[in-house]
Amino acid sequence: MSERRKQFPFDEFEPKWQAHWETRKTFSVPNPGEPGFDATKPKFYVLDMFPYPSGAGLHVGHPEGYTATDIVTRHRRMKGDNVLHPMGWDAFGLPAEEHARKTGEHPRINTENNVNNFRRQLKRLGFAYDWDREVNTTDPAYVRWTQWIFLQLYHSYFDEATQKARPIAELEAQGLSRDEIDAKRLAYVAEAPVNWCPDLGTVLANEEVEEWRAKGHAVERRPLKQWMLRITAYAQRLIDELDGLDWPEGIKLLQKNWIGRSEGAEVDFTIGGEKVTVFTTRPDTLFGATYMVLAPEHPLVDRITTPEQKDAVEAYRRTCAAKSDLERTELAKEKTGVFTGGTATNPVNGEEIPVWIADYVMMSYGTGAIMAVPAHDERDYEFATQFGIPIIYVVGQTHEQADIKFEAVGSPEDKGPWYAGKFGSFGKYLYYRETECFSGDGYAINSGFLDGLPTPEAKTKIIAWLAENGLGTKTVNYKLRDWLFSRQRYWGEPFPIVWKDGRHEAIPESELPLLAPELEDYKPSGSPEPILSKAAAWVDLGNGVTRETNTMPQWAGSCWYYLRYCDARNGERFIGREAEDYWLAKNGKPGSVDLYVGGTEHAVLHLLYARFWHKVLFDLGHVSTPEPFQKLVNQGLILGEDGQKMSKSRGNVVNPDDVVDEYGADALRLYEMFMGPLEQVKPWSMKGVEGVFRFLARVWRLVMETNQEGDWVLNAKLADIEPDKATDKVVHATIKKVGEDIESMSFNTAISQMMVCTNELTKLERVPVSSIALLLQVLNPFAPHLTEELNATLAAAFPSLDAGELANRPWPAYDPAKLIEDEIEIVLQVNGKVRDKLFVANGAANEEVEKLALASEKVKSFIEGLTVRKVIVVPGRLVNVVAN
RNA sequence: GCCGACGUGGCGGAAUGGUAGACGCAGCGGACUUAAAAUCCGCUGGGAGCAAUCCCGUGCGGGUUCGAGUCCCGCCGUCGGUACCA
Repeated sequence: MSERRKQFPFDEFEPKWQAHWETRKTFSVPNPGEPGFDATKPKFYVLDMFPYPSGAGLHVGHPEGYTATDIVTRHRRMKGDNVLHPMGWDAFGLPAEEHARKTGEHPRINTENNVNNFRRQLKRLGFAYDWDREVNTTDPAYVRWTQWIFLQLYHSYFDEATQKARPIAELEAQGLSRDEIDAKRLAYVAEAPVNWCPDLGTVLANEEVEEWRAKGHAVERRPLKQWMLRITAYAQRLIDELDGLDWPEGIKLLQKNWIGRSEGAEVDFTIGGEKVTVFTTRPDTLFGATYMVLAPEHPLVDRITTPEQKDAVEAYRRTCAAKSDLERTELAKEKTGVFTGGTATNPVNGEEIPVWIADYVMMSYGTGAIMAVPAHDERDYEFATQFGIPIIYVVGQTHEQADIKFEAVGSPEDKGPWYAGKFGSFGKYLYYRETECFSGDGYAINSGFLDGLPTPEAKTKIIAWLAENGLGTKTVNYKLRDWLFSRQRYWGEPFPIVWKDGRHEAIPESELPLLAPELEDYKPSGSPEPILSKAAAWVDLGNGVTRETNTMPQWAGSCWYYLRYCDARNGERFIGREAEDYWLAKNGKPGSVDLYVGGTEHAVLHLLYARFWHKVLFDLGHVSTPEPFQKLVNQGLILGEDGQKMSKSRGNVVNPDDVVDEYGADALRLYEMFMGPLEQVKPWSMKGVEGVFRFLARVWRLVMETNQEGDWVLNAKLADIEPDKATDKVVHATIKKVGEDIESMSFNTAISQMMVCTNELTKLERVPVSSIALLLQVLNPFAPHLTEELNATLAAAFPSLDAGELANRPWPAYDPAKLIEDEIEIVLQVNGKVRDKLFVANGAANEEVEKLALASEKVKSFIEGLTVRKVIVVPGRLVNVVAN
């Protein structure tokens, strides 16, 4: 930038203060038991979602949340809290490995470079992190504890009775067999259909498939042996325990929907003597089941398929097997399916209904089999109409419909809305012409002993009946699946597991961390064999013992990093007892971290996984709260100047380094906060950056001016005088508003108030230095460099001022007496429209104000000829004269 | 389709049910300057009027209220998430 535009020397004082904070360790906070720790101070834990250090470096989205938490951190410190505010790196991940594959360079090198770049960029922004607590998920000292936590999961099971994780040792004591125990572990091995990507040489999570496909990699479906984590055991607690958290309602809902609890019943049908259980949320519609559908992968399909249908069924199953879950749903414009030739017996009426297979039924949900009720389920309706399967109405929409008597309706040829028809070998049913498909609650019809009952009661009654007859039970189902926890990558935590005689076994804790071996090359083999299996010497331990060659997903490290920050250098435990007790448990709330800020993209998975791990650690007594994050705030996306999402291809990416070069870190910080509400999506504007830059320049010029030689010298207008009443008022109003706005995280309005204050001070002929010092104090959390610099200059020139750093001073108290106005402007309305304004003494009696209002010429002219019905006086605000 | 968020000047955005548009950007006018930049001061929702002033105005249509951007009901639109979950 040109010298001319540099209105204050931020390029000189910003690095100076950053170095000052770093050498003095201004923002390092001691742990209990360490020198300087003050146990009388309340703790406050402010956490940012740590970044994945990509090669592209920081983008302007990062400093948005980071600045918000930085302001909160600095404010809480001034308010007297011990504030824990750390930063670290989520450094495992596929891009580093892809880089290694292309260059042959170890991913560690690439990762280290990226981390150094990220750290440099963050330090340039003057954030008040305690860098002594920095963590890196790829650090062996960190990997050690990630693996240790995995072993806690491996060595635990979920006890249904207490709804808590318990040590496996208890099952061993009960004499359970090895197979029984392995079937109960929270970390277990299962054969699961996965998304295999040959190019990358790894399986992908469902949510990753789209991303890599778009980049031109093929992804196919394969059954593979995988490590799974039993998160489903915690489904109910993951729903229930959201209640005590200060999270946006939308995010809570998102999690609840993801877990997807649904109440219903499992009902046993029979197919040729063979029992087939279906799950339904509408057991009350059992009389309306006109066919059954099995998932194509259902184990019973082979046995029930008749010879005539065998070819068709086989062909259909083959096409389904090739498709991923995604494709199955994408291509689902039209329903497909094949009749098996078999029939099932409906337990409630003995009716024989055809059994189909169709890919709209998933093996992985419920029992993989459904009873189809086309009259009351959209999907079944679509399928039934397509394949000409009968539709029976068993739920009337109104009570009147439920009362319609069979004898009163005509035959299908009649014109009325209802008619009677026959279905199957059984009796006659009422048909309703005007309803295509009704999936709401209503009243049971055509349903024998349920007839006339409202849906909820019909459900209760049929479930009781099924239970009595041993034909079914009430059940709860969750959409949530167990967490597929293994990847075939190199750049992730190896599992601390060995295999012997086909069985897995944990390695001793003393052998942790188990690090991945160096490899000759990082090219995937093309087979689903994990990359680590190339390291034959590492894998083969002799005596038929081999290492597990899968690695953990990137989520693993981010599941517990907030715990490690509390005691980042502890070599004995993942977190020391004392540190845990102080930083995580001392707020009297279920959640540990007091404020967690990050993007919505992690609203479901990261937050759900971390909550799950935390609960396991809680159950096992390793942490003392049931939830990791008490308050959650999602910052909104920052769009490019064109209002589009920032992307390289659009060329609308803003690089924070460039902004800092041109306007300084304080201006970048301030602009990010001034753009609008934190949670909102908002477009970037360089003009807007210039606007806040000009504001900072105005603050600078309150204190400094240039002399003849062009050097910065103290502003001659400065004076060690008592501020006048108006100045005092605006300064104290600013202290009040900025404090309140930081607490409600309304940073944009806090900045606007400081602008107002600055504009007022600028207008003064002689500016009281005490007022400026107060302004600098409240502006400090937002623009820490500029304010410290000016404060130091000011204090050097005026001995009456406190010479200490702003960062270490208490937040100033405002004086309410200074905010009180002598006179208040009152708005006079007639019938709700503003007609006049007048000044009255503060605290004037309502009667007095009313009298003045009615005496107003303007008011009089508007009520002329009308009768005054009512006069409303809002003290200190307005008078509304109602007249007609 | 379902779920969620949002809809206010030319733009970003302010407004415990009580003066709509704070603050900033852009624009216009003025001061300073040989000139420009920077800076400082003023104006700036639309319409009518010489003016005082008046009328209209927070996506659309209703409602509650003395009073609605704000609360309620019904629509429309934009963005985000999700999708055969029985």
